[in-house]
Amino acid sequence: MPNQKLLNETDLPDNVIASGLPDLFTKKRHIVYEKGMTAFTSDDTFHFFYFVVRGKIKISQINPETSKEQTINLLTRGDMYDVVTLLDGKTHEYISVALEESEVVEVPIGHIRELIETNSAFNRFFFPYLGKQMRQMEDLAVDLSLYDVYNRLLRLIARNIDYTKGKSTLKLINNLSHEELAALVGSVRKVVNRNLQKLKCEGIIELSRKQIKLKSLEDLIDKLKY
Amino acid sequence: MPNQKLLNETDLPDNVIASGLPDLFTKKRHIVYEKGMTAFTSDDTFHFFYFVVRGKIKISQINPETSKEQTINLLTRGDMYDVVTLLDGKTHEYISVALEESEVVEVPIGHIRELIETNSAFNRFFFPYLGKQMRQMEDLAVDLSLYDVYNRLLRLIARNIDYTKGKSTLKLINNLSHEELAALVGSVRKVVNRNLQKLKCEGIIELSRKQIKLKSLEDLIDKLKY
DNA sequence: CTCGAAGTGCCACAAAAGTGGCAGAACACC
DNA sequence: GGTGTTCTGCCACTTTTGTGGCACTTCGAG
Repeated sequence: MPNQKLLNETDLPDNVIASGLPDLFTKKRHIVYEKGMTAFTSDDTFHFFYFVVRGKIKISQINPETSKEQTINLLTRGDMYDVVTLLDGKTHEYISVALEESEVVEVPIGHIRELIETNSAFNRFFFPYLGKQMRQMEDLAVDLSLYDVYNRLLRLIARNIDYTKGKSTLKLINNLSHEELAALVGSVRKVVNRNLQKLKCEGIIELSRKQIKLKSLEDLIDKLKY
Repeated sequence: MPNQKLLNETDLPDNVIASGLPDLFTKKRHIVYEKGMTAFTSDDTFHFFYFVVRGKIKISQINPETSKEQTINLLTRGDMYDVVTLLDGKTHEYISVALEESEVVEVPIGHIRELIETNSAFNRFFFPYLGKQMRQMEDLAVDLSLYDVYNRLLRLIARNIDYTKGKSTLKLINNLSHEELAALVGSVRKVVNRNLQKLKCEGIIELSRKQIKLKSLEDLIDKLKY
């Protein structure tokens, strides 16, 4: 059943943070970013590599003409940044904002490059993580190109169902305004709102301030295009 | 000058093929795909890794509802596939078609995984290559979200200017039909045609069957949104 | 408790993208 | 050298997305 695919987001066995990896580093530094503030910058990630321990950090790009924003990454516990600069040593332009109070561990990027060369235990979850990031970016591109906003919202929801605690909760995209949801699916607030209302009328979700509740998983699966 | 950024596509020092890398492998196999034929499949890339030696191979996904197609990768000499499966060992759904007669070297994927663990010379261009791939995918997503078809075409052209032989030639996107260009920029033939006509009227390009000639680099840079 | 900021819901309208259809040009193959 | 296929250009029309504007709600800080 091809529909299911979107729903099986098997994570890394137990992620980087849980593995106690950041403890390996001597030169590490804990940083806390307040809600709404800029987190690390392009300049920071040129010199340092970050492990997200807690919170939610939005990585995005903006079209200065229209000031439309596209979220390219929503970092949370277990995520690392920035793998692109880590890999090719070039700067990477983006904007980062902490959507809630967030905590990261900062490590000189050279240490990580060394680790990749020498520590195969690190690589055993680093490479799959890279793969996951590439898939995520590819999915974003494909979604933007092949699906309309309605379907992109369906897919966003499907990818973020949290099965652990009762099926109606959504991880990660909880507590986001429609503005933020719009940035995630590459549209604008009003259009997102319009389509959320549609989903609500169809009985698939329930809406309240900064909250989406899944009402009918079956209906959602049903609507998902393969 | 931020405009310039799109234009500087510095390649790997001298790419994988030129480095004679494929010669390293004992279990290698040369394969030639005819124009228009399906190249390797998702199943192939689950077991094997491919180095493109010659030709042009389109990797794409299709929305079965609308049968709209999005090219996610256009492989040519020096490219490798599929890095995603290589990294995380999971299957990767896509469609591949040889846009012209193409030649690849096939190697068991395990050999490459070994190489990454042991051969740091390989890694010295493999990692930057990964970075480049991630950037490319991110650029695709951002383009799709933040720019209209007209600007996506401008950017596509800008990214494919071949400076080596006279400034009017375009590498890679040469010899593609408007249908293929549409798949690259995430639109449809008629819309692409409409916008190419506009670019032509503005004196930026010249059009002939399966050929785009850059007429005025200055005007192109001028029109590029930053 | 009050007031301002942030978030939501709706409406009418504008712009961009996509569809269907068709005719003529260029090419490739017999 | 003719013929079928592929590619291109253009038109009118539909659908989807984006814009501007506004009222109402919720939340949180003082």
